[in-house]
Amino acid sequence: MGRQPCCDKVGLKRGPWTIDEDHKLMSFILNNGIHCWRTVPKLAGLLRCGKSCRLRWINYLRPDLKRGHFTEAEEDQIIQLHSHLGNRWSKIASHFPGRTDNEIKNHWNTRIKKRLKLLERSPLNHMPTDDCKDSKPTSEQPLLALVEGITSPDEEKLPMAVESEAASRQDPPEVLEPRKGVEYEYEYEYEAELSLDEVATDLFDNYAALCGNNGTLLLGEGLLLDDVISNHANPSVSQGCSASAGDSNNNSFCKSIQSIMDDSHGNGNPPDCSPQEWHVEGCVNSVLSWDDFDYLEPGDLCFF
DNA sequence: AATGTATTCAACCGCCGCACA
DNA sequence: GTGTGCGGCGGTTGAATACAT
Repeated sequence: MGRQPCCDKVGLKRGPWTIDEDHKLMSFILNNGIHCWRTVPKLAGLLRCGKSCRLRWINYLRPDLKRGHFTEAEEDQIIQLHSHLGNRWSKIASHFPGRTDNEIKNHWNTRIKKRLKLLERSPLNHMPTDDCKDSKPTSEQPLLALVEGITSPDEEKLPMAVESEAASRQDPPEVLEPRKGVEYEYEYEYEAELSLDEVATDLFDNYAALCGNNGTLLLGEGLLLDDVISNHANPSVSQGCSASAGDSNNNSFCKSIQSIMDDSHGNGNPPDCSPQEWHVEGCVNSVLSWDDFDYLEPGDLCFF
């Protein structure tokens, strides 16, 4: 025998929630907490199934929800994470406190897909639509992966070349101007008219702007790309992380994921410092969570 | 003002992995 | 070991709204 059924759907209300229902559900959960969704509607006096109550709470009533439009920075981060995680909306949402997977999924389907289309990138794999014919991966990096060094699990990691090239760029990039006489609501609308190289350059510069400095990208707490590049030639220089990775190798510039795991606890667990303090090779201005370790290979390198 | 079309997003559906009996 | 329910997830729908003609 299994458990009792969650609910027989006969006589249960469906469709949009009323204010009264919202009030009942919210006050019940705030007073009693959530123990079993199956019992929530009964105890709260609602003619809804537990699943519906759960959805309403998670997507709409939760007090810690962040309402309002997505910023361009948030959109960029969603695109970046999507290139990394695919349609795993709950994983993506976990990077945005207060945002729900449903909200991000909706935003992706209604807005970001169009944005990628304008950039002539496939929403499925972020590849140029001409090359990928909508789904087939090629050896070319996704656009944002190209800029930031993030790759999907099955793809090759980018070498240091991306960062080195950016760091060694002497002249500031030419400012990209919209065409005269054309009205653009968003910056990426005119970006879509540019070549891919120009778009990549522009996005790269946007990230620099986000970091609040002039073309030098931050790589974590107090760690500048220029420093990283120069220190790469001098591995003895200590970096900006307070990682408790353990031994005297703490001062080295980069280590393999495997050695980090070994050094930290010897049990394969992530080290004791916060995820923000760790950066995968080739990853520019990206915060990793421990979930991202799933996608790392023992040979991959970490800055710290 | 009326009608048609496009867009948004809350809510539902169905599947899956896990836990329970 | 097996069947069943629960919670969670991603895909999809359709009502409400905005915009265009």
